[in-house]
Amino acid sequence: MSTRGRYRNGLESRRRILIGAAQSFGRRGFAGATLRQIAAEVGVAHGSLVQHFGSKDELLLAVLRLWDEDLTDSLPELHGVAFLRGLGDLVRGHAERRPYIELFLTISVEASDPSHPAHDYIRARATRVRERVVAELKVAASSGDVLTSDEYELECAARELLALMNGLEMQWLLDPDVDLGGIFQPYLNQWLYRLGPMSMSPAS
Amino acid sequence: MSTRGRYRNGLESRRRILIGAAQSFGRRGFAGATLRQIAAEVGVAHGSLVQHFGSKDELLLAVLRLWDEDLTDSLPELHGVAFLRGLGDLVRGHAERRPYIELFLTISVEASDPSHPAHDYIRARATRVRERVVAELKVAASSGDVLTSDEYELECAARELLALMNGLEMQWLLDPDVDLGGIFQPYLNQWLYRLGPMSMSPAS
DNA sequence: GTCTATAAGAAGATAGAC
DNA sequence: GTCTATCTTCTTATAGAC
Repeated sequence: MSTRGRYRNGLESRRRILIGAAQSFGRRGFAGATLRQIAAEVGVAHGSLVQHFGSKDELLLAVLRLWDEDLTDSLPELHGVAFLRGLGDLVRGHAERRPYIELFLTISVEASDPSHPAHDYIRARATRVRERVVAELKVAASSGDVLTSDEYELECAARELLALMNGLEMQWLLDPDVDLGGIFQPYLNQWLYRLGPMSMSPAS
Repeated sequence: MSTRGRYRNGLESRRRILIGAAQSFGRRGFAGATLRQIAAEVGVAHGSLVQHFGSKDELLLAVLRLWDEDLTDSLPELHGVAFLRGLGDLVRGHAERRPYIELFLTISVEASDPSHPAHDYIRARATRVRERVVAELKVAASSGDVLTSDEYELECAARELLALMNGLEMQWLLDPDVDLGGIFQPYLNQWLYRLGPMSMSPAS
């Protein structure tokens, strides 16, 4: 009983720290955010952050792992061309999840530096995300919705789609008035049309 | 004579500081870079940086203004569809200018935060770049190479193109093996084809 | 598990010698 | 114009009370 109560408080604290840290890292970047300022926003002592996570580096990685899971869970449970079409909804959904986009774009760009604490994690994540898209393209190819099965062509198609998505999100971070879904959807239609059999009419 | 000599030394110092600072800000971000470390790399005392530029904030802005000019000068002196086609060469050229791309992508993403010292500058820059593309699209429209003249449609087209460019550059920062030009060129062809009269054959 | 207090170092910026 | 030395503040991380 008392053990469970204490444990639950610790978990609850941990969860609140992770949320506050994610927002701080997203807004100010890893170097720009400080443990004291995160602790102040969350409402705990700064010592507690180190107590829970060991170091600032480890806190960042814990934050990335948690939010990465959240985003992965929000992916549509679809496959092949249905999954790819679902990306339109996904990007529209991103407009309601600014802190997530802020975190992953900010950290992804700064983690290009090999000495960044999240460098390895972010590189692996980029590969994982791209391979998921390639995998769905292959499913779509096997059902005839995508014409080519050439590995390199599919990888380039995935890179192009993800580049557009991230580039648009960059513009939207700088100016929240940008219509994320309104620009992405027509591109997505065109992208699917180009990959698919010509008989498929492009959605308006 | 002696006046000119002293002045030239000052300018030379200033120039070397700007180069070192640009690389540091690009690699480690604004908060991650330190005046001491920049000074050490350039080979001057850290006091000299403040002497020249007044503050770290001002140093960043001086760096952005200088490199922005360099990039603007490297734009093709072409207009309309010729300018737009020239963007393929421009992006291929970016592969040889990693520090420039590193600087502007890193700072652009962190400057989404309104409290970032380069927030206003980066927002204005993004608008300026986009408006240049829209202007060339209008020229292309007036010569019949682009079908629509609708302001909003052209702005969306420009946003899409720039998003893809920046998103690809992001991937390339994380993995320099990415073939920047090889992925951008086919997209550019498709983009021009889609905007232009259907009679125009898409370049391979 | 959370707090306060503190250690040890690094940051940006200033002052004054040369 | 450039340097060294210093001021003040803030950083991450640790230690120990409760």
